[in-house]
Amino acid sequence: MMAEQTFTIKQTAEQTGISEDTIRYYEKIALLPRADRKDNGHRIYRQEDINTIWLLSCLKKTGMPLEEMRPFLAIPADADPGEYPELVEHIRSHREKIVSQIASLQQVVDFIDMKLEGERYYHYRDCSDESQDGVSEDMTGEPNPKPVSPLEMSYFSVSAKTGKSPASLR
Amino acid sequence: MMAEQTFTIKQTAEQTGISEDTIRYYEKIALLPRADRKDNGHRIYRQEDINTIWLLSCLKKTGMPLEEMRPFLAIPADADPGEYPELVEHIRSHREKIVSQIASLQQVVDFIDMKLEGERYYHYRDCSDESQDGVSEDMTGEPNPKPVSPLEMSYFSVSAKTGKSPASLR
DNA sequence: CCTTGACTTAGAGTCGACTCCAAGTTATAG
DNA sequence: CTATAACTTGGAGTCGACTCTAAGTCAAGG
Repeated sequence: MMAEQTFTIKQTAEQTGISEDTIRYYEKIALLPRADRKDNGHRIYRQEDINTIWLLSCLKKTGMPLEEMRPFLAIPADADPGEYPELVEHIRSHREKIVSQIASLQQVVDFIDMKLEGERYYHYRDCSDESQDGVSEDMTGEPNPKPVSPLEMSYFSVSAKTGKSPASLR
Repeated sequence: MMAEQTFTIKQTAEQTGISEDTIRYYEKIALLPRADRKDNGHRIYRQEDINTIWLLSCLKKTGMPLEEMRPFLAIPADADPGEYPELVEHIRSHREKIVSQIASLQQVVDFIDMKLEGERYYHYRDCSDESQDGVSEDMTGEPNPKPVSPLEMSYFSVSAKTGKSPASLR
């Protein structure tokens, strides 16, 4: 059988869309494990490593801070998740966060559609995320659970085209 | 008739989850228009302003840079979109971006599920963004043609052995 | 009158996430 | 033998997005 294919940092950067500098930076802050080196000290990456960096790239696009990505990488490559109950719990809560982020995004999409299609929707509230270590949360206690009335955006009022996507989740 | 209700910056911060400092900052960088003031110079916000800030909050949660939010706020309160074709195009491309971001996130969710369920998958590729001209044009009339998988994944907490979501969109 | 609290401003400081730089090593091509 | 290219390192610099500070105004309460 043939030896596993490896890649240089440049190739890895090209494949993942993460710059070489950034890959090194991630290694420096130990977000990525120290890559293996060739005899001359150059880093080498395998498909597995590239997949990992790809995952980072995905998470990055969602605006997740680097520190929050760590738990994802801590999942051993092929271990029984049952052996790491805390980790699993952590990841699971992140999953919830992401699911609600998807809902947020979907609302923005709905908002755009509404604006552009000019249909009358109400109630596109709640991008809530609401989590402890959240994105720069702030001040006293909690955000709002208030039902801020329907956005009466008549903004773009073009005649509706009828027949629209489900649009609403929940 | 009663005068329209107004809010202080503090109330606005509470309702939107954006801190007072940040709201002032957004005004400073002209992401938000200069708020009206009372006689004593204090800012006042109306429901409409709160909705706007709330939209910013949504976008922020998705990791969108402030500069990219400007076009969203540039949509005049009640104008015919046809009058602003460039703006509409801009927003539309943002919509595409967000849709693909949803796909990214869905993949991460799938990834998590896969890991935690301990199933053996490989190939969880493609969180691609940057799909500018490629796919975006079919959107012009159909808001939600892509099967951005329904948020019905309740894997956790519920049994959900049966229907693994498409996992691969596009 | 004095204090408290909610606000105002300009501007300084912080922090996360890069991004760039300089100096050095090794491999290949002319 | 030298030049180019692809890497290495540590560290400095940048930039976006806040976040905080200081100094001041104003209104109400004791």
